[in-house]
Amino acid sequence: MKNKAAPHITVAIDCIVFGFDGSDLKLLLVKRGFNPEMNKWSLMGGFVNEDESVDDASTRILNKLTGLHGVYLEQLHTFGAVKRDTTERTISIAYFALIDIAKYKQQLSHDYHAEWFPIKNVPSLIFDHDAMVEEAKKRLQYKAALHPIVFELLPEKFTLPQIQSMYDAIYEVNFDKRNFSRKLLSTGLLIKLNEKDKAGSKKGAFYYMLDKEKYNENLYKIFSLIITPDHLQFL
Amino acid sequence: MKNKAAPHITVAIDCIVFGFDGSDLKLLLVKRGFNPEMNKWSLMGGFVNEDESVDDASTRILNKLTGLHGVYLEQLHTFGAVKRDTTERTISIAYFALIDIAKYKQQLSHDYHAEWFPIKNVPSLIFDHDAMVEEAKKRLQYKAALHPIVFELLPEKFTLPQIQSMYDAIYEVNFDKRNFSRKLLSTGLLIKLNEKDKAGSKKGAFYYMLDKEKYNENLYKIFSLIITPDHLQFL
DNA sequence: GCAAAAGTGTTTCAGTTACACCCATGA
DNA sequence: TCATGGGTGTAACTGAAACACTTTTGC
Repeated sequence: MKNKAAPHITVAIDCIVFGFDGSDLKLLLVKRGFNPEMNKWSLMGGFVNEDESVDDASTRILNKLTGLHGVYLEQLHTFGAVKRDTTERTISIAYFALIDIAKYKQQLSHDYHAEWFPIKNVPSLIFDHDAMVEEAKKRLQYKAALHPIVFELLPEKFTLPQIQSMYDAIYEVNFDKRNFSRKLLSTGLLIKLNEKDKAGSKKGAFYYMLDKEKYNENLYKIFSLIITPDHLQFL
Repeated sequence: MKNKAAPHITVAIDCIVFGFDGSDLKLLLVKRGFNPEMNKWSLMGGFVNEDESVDDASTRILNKLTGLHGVYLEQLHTFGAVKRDTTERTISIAYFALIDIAKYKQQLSHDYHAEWFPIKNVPSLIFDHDAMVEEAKKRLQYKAALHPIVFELLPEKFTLPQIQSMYDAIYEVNFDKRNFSRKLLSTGLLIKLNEKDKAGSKKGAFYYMLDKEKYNENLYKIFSLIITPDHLQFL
């Protein structure tokens, strides 16, 4: 029962940072600069201080890596196997973040040897970080099926082909572009701009932007946009 | 960065235990037997030991309260505000459990002054336990919409009216019984028995049981049984 | 003029909802 | 015999899926 002996344990944060660059979904990793497991790839992590909440700790640690403020960050799961960290008993609270890679690029933090890896081609990571990434991918699928959080991954202006390739990457499928665009536009969340992105094709694709007001109205609502049961298997 | 100073923090577990008794959804609470907040209602909690995983700790703590083994238990969220515990900086990993009240009754643990409260009528709890319960209710709605975990709440034999009142309680609505039973039976997960429960009515309601094989086959599958978007709002 | 990607409509089908009456029984 | 809860069927509608051709333009 409580207030008997209360063991004290090291509590860490690890951040799974997803990014989208307009065509690929990527994961941000850092090269570990100290032992053990020096020079292996890992998630960005740090310890929870005694005078900060765990949410504050995750924000602080993510900011240290990316320099960004206001990033979408959500607690994922707490990993607490006894020997998950080989040096000392540590439990880790994993958070996942969604960011627009372009926004971040200017301030890429060389201090941490941070690098983006395509989600389909992530190296193996230290400790139980692989499991954290797997869990985060599932959560992203889960969450994005019901909530419009994916806009966190996009720049202010984006094209329909871009947003579709993002969904395709998240769910590892290819949606039918006719059904996809109809369904997406029917949410009324998008505003079509009079401007085209000519980078991806000769014809060019119209830019859209999020209708922020409607977005905020609908944030609490279900966004049953995409998913057929198959894509949610194993969640 | 890691392996600088690593503060050590007290790590607790709190269990949100949902139970169903055939007509009502309930929450199991204990009366706190020590200060501070002595005699107030709280979730069942305890500390994580240095030599056990957090999952093991949650199982141990739940077992201490209920005497039960093999209870459905799932990690919910880690609560880590600095002053959430008034005595000492403590982070708490909340777990939620689903149990069949009848199964548990025999071994009700008087040691902890444990008591079932109807979910609609839960007293206010210590620390941030109210928030934990709210979070758990949402998670249960979320999860039960897509996974057949609710059978964890039911005895081996149950009637359609019973299972429906469970869903009604979870989602705080009243489903149409014709649509409900059709949809439920169409999953093929239920076996109708040649036996009636005469407790609830004069006519009596047929017992059903879970087809365990199909259940296990389908555990990984989506169980898109019930939910219309409205019920998932705010998740 | 052709290659490459963008954009658009219709039909079919399945699943969901709404809805009302009869049945069995104990008191 | 009547009050109570259990059990069942149909019609209308809505949303999802499948599917192929035309448009634009840089080369």
